[in-house]
Amino acid sequence: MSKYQLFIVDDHKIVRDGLKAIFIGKPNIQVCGEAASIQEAQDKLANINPDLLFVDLKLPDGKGSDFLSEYLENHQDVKAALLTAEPNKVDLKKAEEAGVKAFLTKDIDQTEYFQAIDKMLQGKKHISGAFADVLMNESSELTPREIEVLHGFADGLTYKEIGAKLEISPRTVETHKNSLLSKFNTKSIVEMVRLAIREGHIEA
Amino acid sequence: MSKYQLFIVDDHKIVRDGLKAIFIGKPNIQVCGEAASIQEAQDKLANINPDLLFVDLKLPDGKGSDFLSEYLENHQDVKAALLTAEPNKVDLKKAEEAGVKAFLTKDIDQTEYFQAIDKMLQGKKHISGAFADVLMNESSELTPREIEVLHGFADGLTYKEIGAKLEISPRTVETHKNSLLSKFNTKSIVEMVRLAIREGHIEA
DNA sequence: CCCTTAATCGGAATATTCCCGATACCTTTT
DNA sequence: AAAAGGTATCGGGAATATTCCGATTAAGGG
Repeated sequence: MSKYQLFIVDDHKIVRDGLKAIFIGKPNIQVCGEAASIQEAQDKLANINPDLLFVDLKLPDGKGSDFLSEYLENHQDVKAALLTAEPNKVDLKKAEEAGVKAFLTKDIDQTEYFQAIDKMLQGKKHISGAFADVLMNESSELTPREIEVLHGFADGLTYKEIGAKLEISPRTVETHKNSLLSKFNTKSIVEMVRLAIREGHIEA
Repeated sequence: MSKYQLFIVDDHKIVRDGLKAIFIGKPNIQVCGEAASIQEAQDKLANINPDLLFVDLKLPDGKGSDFLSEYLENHQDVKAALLTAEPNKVDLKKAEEAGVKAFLTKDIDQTEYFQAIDKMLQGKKHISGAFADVLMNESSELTPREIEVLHGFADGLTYKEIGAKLEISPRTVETHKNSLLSKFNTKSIVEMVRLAIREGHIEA
């Protein structure tokens, strides 16, 4: 019986080593490669075709979710799991739409990894407890325009500057801002931006 | 010859397992315990006296640097290393003042761990490349008052509200804000807060 | 067809920021 | 002891930015 091939992408060597150690005794799983960055993953995956992919969300040259969105387009049969310490709505949603099968925190123990892999191989999903809430909560989606305005504020632009950039009047910028404030349930722009960072809508 | 006792504090089980795996073959190091949180570390360290401490900066119930500041007060002979993926000036400086001996990224390999431990045991410091810059760069320290004002802005307060809270005039708040803007080299409060988050002066 | 949502805008009242500055206290240096 | 440097405090007035009123238009789904 051939083993399922697992490829690991994580920038922390300890994590990669820890994962390899976990699977070393497993009869049906074999780690076929690893990468510390998206770039390295892309290079190596040009010549390797794993059955399973474990990818960290936060990587030095980008987000694991973006990498997976792209990779899974051409490898829809690959079962992918996203590993992350701190989930955020935006990235998890994107990953879910891209077809990621599992969402795992890094503080789970061996048995949950095995369970997750079993479920993934059956085509099922596995979501670590803490992330279920995040993925279920559909609320407070932002419109495209609101996202643009949010980014403008986060970059320290004024109403006028945002208006000029988007070719709308400052007054319209304000309307979008008011929508944003109520969606985020905040009183000021600074609070809103901070919350948006915390929730992963924008980077710090 | 008795082995040096190493205690590990990290909320990610994989990391703990990875570290244990690394040291399992080492003749002079023995992992004597582990904890996933500050609370757990404090409980266990009441009965264990390690020679070496590896502590993650980001823990579920607080910062590793704060924990170490406290712990090292009563255990000055313990050699402590701070592990972290993303360094920030404030926490690293606090840790350094508290007597932390080593600052390690999580993407180093075994040899650097061994080197670091050797140096720590000799009373020397070890700083992973990426953090040297952060620790050396003495620039842009904030005064206590500026930090208070910064927090006020981050919480979305107005000049008036910050003034009321600190019992100073809004005008004085503005002066501190101007100092902050020039120290951060930013033009707006939002930008400043975002940068302050990125640099670890405040939490998102 | 109606309803919801997204996107758009004017004018007046508030709040902020940007100019000038200025005083007092503390520590360190000369 | 005087000078120098850093910190913290406060004012007024002018220029900008913001917030608060309320409304209209276009598109898509039920």
